[in-house]
Amino acid sequence: MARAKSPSRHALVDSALKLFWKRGYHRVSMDDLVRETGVSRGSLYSDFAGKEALFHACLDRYQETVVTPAFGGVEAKGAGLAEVGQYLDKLLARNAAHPGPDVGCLVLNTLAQVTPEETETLARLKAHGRRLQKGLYQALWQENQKHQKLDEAEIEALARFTLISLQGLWAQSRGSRDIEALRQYCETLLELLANRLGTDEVTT
Amino acid sequence: MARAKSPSRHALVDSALKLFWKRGYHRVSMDDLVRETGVSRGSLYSDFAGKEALFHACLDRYQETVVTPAFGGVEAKGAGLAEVGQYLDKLLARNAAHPGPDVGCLVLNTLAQVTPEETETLARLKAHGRRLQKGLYQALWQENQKHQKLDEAEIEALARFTLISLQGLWAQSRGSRDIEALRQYCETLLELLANRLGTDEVTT
DNA sequence: CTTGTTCTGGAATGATCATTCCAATAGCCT
DNA sequence: AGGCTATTGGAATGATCATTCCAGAACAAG
Repeated sequence: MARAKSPSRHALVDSALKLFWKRGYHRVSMDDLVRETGVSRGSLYSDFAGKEALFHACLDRYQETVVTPAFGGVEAKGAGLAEVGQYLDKLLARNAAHPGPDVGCLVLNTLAQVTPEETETLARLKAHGRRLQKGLYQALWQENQKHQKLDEAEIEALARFTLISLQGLWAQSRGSRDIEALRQYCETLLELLANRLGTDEVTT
Repeated sequence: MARAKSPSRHALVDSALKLFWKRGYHRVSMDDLVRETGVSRGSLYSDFAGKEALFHACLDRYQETVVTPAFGGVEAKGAGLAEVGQYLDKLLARNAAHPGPDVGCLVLNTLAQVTPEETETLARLKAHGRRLQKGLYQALWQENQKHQKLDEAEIEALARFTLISLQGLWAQSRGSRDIEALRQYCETLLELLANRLGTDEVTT
């Protein structure tokens, strides 16, 4: 054994994640990472194969520390439209929490700057999409049990619509300070979903 | 007068636009631009203050050559939901036209990598958002005349929802080859809008 | 304290980048 | 043809970047 690692591996990745999230992969230099994480260059390169590998670790950690806390409720057994509403509330709360433009969603930001060659990165982005799609499908399916207005194909389409539409929310939250517009969007989305499923009112 | 400019200024900007669109601002070098546009470095710097100025010219040209042809119908006087449907069809057609993942929307891609300091760039992105919002509002307002189910505030909210939701379509079209999913999304969106406005069927 | 291991800080490397500069060149007008 | 101007190709500059390397500091165990 040797000296205790100053920041734990998780703390290291968390710091890097914060940087990548705010500025994007290409605008974060290794010097920035050394400064921000408090870990020396040598250690960074002994812990990770390079900048890209570290970024992949950040993408993975993003799933654990950001997506799961916000979206886990929707994925839970028995979740319905109410849980989707809670998810939206969490997004709005996070947006209102800090001043200045929001950082949006790390996955979506990355999607806009990735090239088809970066297969490792792309695989993670696609997995994220599948995760959200699946969670939304289950929640909508559950909600549909109440009135049975839609068949499974229609639920699938509605889940896909919701997923794509939500990505717009992430994009919009970046660079816009207009919380009220975002809230309006969330309300409209929920109403539309409820309308489709026959649920008259969504209680969060 | 001197030698005719090899490619006209428009052709120059169009070439640069194509590059920026596909790869993003930070992944296009001046060497790439020299190679692709066929204009020498010296001329590039005498025509534009620098890389960023050239990019701004591309953003402006994008409005003329991409947004207007696709979205102009929605902005036209008397346009309603049918024109919104035509706009969506154009997007889908463009997506299906070329193989490989789509390039998405230049404005949205840029939004994901811009920093708050780049005010000139941000101003153009915001203007784009306002343009779409306004066009959508007018079309929805017009459509609403038929049944008068919504008041102006509700139309405003619905236009905003549509705008944000559409941004998700752009994001999704990048990196996904699943045309069918995109078409499903467009259909669902149109149905939802029609439902809200009381129009039973949208004829494109 | 000594030894062995891990971590550090910074220098060195080689690549790429935006931008500037300029001598050579290519077309235009008289 | 000769002169004028716009354009060219490429070299030079200075900055930044990812990555490698290493001599020594910090620490744990004996």
